[in-house]
Amino acid sequence: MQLPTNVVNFDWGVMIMHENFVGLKEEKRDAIINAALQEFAAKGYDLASTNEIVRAAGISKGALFHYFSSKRELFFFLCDYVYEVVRREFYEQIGHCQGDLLTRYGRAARLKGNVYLRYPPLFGFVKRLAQEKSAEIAGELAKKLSHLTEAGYSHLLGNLDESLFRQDVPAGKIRDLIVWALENYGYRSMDLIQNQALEEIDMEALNADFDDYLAVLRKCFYKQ
Amino acid sequence: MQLPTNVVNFDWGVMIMHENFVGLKEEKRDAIINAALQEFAAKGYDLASTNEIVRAAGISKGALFHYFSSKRELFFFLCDYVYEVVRREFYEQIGHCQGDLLTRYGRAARLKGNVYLRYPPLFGFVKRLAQEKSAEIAGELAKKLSHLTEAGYSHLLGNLDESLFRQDVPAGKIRDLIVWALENYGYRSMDLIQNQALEEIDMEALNADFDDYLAVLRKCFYKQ
DNA sequence: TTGGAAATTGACCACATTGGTCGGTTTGTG
DNA sequence: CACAAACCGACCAATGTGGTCAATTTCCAA
Repeated sequence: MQLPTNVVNFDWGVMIMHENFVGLKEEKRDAIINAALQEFAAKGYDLASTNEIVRAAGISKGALFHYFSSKRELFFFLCDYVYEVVRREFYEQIGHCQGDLLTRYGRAARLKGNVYLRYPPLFGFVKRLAQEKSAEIAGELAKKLSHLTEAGYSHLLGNLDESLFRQDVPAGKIRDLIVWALENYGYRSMDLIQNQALEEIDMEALNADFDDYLAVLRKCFYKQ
Repeated sequence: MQLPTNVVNFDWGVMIMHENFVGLKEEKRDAIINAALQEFAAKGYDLASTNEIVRAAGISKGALFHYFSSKRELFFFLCDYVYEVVRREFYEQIGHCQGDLLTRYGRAARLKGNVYLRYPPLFGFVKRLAQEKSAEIAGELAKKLSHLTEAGYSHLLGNLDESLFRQDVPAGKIRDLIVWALENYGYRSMDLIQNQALEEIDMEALNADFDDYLAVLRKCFYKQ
């Protein structure tokens, strides 16, 4: 499987500071971003180690603190970066769908696959953000987090056409059950592929399998 | 909400060693067990701190290492203990149900509530076990873990009566979707109540809400 | 009341890791 | 060649680690 070439051609204008970092070659930047995402996702803010990040990224300690003035600044840079990636490559395009829940999920899965190929630890990082309890960053994180979750809910669940749902059970409960099942499906897919090399991931097969489940959900939860 | 009095009247005969620990008063034992479960669940084996465990349990460092000879031994004791609790108070009684999937889940939810009241961090600990990656304990953990998951699958999903499922979609996919949705429901419920004091948890309301979702699943996934 | 054993304490150990610094070296470029 | 920016990694004080142990408290039988 080849890397998507059109994903995340990033507009650095929105990101203030980090001048030293933005000039880096894309390859090196991504290595650092992924190493940091991975470490924060695995251990949370407090226990994440900058030593481990530089080791995994293949750079020196001095370089990291040349790009970012502190662990804290690196962390919040990642939050902003992730938000931009998700917003531009994900939510924005789902929003244009404006369809029913399952149609949106089908489209979302494709986009998610593309983002995953470039930033494998990104969704794990986002998942962990929601559970982050570090007191050191609690205040500022709460603001960033509300951004992310608001965007997520409004684009995935906002302005939803629920008229296609079967009418003999509450639409809200159908929506909940679908979201819960598919969220879990997503986590399990990530677990399955996280030990594979990117090239040997058969994204088409994954998407086809996902579509099968979508079809079942459509048959059972939608009007016939 | 009062604590259940009949839950986990533990048969210590199956647990070898830890002589100093089994003689403790139940209250103190539970405090240590819960503090340790909580810490391992939150940070995983490697990063879990014995200092934090003794602090949360309200005992001295020396006491902990008087009961358990090492962090490792404490961890594996917890694995065995949790396995016994889950097996006796949970799987064994679900097994007696021998019904369809949703009926089993309904019964399981009640039992789960009882165990949660006595050992709030227990399910979080089990969830974390499945993701534990510490090399220090990998070998022995793998064995214990297969015990747990085998028991879980055989009692929750083994010998399942799938004849009640609707026949126009594959039974396996229905089973998957139900399990995924309800597993996610369980995690969300735990998140919701983890900040509440035990006394102010309205277990009946939680169960009633859960039953509502079970009813929706039955209507949509079962024969009518 | 007393004596000895068991339970419990917390200061302490050697060692590892932490986020971050800084003097020096390499690299890219005009 | 020169100069600046990029980069390195040994180093720092501070904190935390799993685990120990001499001293103290608690307990109960005699």
